Amino acid sequence: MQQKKLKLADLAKLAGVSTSTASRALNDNPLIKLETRERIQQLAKEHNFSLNAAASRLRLQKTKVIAVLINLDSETEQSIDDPFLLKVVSDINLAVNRQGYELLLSNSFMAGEDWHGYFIDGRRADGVIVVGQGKQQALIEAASKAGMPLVVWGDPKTKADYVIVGSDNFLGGKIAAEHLMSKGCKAPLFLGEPEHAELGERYSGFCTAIKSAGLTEQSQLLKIDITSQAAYEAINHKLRNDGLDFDGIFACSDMVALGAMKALKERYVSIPNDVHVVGFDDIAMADISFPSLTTVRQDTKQAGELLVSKLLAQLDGEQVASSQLEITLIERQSS
Amino acid sequence: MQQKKLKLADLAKLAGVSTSTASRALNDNPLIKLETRERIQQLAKEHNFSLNAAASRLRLQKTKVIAVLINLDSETEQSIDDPFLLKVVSDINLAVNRQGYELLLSNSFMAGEDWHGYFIDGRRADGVIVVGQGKQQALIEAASKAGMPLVVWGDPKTKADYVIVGSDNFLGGKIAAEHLMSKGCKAPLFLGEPEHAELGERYSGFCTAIKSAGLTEQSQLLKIDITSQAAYEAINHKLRNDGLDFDGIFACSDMVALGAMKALKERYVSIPNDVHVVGFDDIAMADISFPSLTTVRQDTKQAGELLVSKLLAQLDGEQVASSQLEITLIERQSS
DNA sequence: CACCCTATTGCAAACGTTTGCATAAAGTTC
DNA sequence: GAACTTTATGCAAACGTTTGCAATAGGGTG
Repeated sequence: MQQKKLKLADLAKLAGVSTSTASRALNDNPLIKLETRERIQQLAKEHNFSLNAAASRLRLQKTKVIAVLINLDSETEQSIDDPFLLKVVSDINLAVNRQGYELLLSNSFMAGEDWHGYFIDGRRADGVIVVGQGKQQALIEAASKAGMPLVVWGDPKTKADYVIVGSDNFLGGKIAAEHLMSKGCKAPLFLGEPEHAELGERYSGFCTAIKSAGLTEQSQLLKIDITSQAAYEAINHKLRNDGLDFDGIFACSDMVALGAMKALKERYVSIPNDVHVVGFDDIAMADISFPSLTTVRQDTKQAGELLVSKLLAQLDGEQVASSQLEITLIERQSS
Repeated sequence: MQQKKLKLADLAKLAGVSTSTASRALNDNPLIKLETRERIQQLAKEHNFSLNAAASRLRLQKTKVIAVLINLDSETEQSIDDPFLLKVVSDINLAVNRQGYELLLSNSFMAGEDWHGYFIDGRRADGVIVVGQGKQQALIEAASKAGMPLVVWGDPKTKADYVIVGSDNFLGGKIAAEHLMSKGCKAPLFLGEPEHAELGERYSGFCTAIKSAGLTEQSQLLKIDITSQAAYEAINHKLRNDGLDFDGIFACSDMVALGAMKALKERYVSIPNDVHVVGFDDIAMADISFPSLTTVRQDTKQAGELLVSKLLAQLDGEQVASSQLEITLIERQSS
């Protein structure tokens, strides 16, 4: 066990060639005779040879690493627990790997304030994908200004000079509201936090649809933290105080919707008979809850691909623009 | 924007000292006069200086990176979607950062077959945390034999010559079964896949408790894939074929439990009156489902800390042993 | 045969740190 | 004041790649 690490020079010696030839051979450089190339590659495989990435990165001035920066809103150091965000990260991971890059999982705690310095100057990554615009928008701005290759998962309608990829939140909100009304809702409720960029768009799509149906008076906004716990408490509280003065809920996320549904069920409010519920995201639980949750699906797989390809395009010096993903309404039992 | 990257030598020149002094100053080496040290650190901050990690790693022969290798069972290239696993990863992330290390998120797809070569020889990480024993146990074994610093999240009762951290699955299963019986269950059902190391332990704890209560005859095992979907279908199928011939379910995970509960609810089987349900993990949804789910809680926070500290201890050359986390029964409405 | 062109390989410098050793200055002791 | 210790700094080598350029050999051409 633990035989001393083979370096390129050793491999070269074994093959009876110079280090440079070995290097080129491993990189499949056509300068080297095909036969020699194959011989060396074979030898490398036999000896389980692997290049020293640190040396390689130093020499090449690039890392073949993409950092994913989870930009949490909470000031408290805390683990992410929204399954949707995690799904996004997981799909980014796949896309990154497919492109032959590695994924450095990071967060504002590690990166500090000077993201460009930390990731790019520090040669930790070639580019960064920020998940969640959060409230640290200033740091994103700064990093972008400093020239850091960057793509943000967030609301693509936000006016910014960096590239954003995200769902068509406005349309999502509109479709959700229209769906609720098509099911007969006369008094729909929006559950969420419109201050937040993405959710604001959802709310404004919701309002637009409500308005053109002439239901503005009867509709309501219930501002809450975007957790299922907060949703549960808010709906509970509302039922106790105001009674059942709504007949539909558009929740800004599935987790929020599920929290709300729990409160309804506990009070024997029938879903969907008394209240229709629509969520957003389409996490796995949406399908498994009872009743299953109608929701606006965000295509995280496509999101991952797009985020990564746009970042790589930037690395190639191309000019890239923000873009918007299409969303789909998934009808289930809750509406 | 984009002023050329400052290197250590430049910083040194600015400070009017040699590169070596600058290097030592940044590393807070007491060899350098305190005053000089502070002056240089100050200067570094002003200029947003950051060391080139690639160069540093090359020179130091260590990376200050820990790789987390998600070892999926599925052969299909696929994103992780069990919220519990993601929670584990997220808590590892925190623990890793707290120790001043960075986290490389990887998987068997990237790492190939020779993990030692890829991570250690390739100087991508100083050590690896494998999440999920999966079926690639041979690769873990090989990497460990090759001397790769390694800790595995899995079943600590598994006989292996590498370090494993995990919950006391046997006890968890036992407690779950005892709880079901204390609630009056006479015919409990285990829902899961006993072939899998961790789940096998849970099953065997379950059986032990059942046996000492003399209910072996009446209890059942329903083998399924460990997804909520499979659980839903299995319970549905069983109800259709056998009717309600059980009065308690111990599901091997919360997601499985939730799938099962959906099937029960759809058929108007009352929880907990007709069937008591206990899950495992304590994911966020356990609390939000209706009825909320009684479950055996795994302490992922502690898991993260322990995994990381054991790995770091290995890096320091210490001898470390596997260890078992305590679990807690969280009683909720489903039982 | 002298010349040039092409195909293949090797030499050596460079990437930016860190650190053992040498050095220099200042302080201590007898 | 000589000899020695202590304190603070600098020199230069080393980590393991990659690559521009030089070099060599072989083959073709006039």
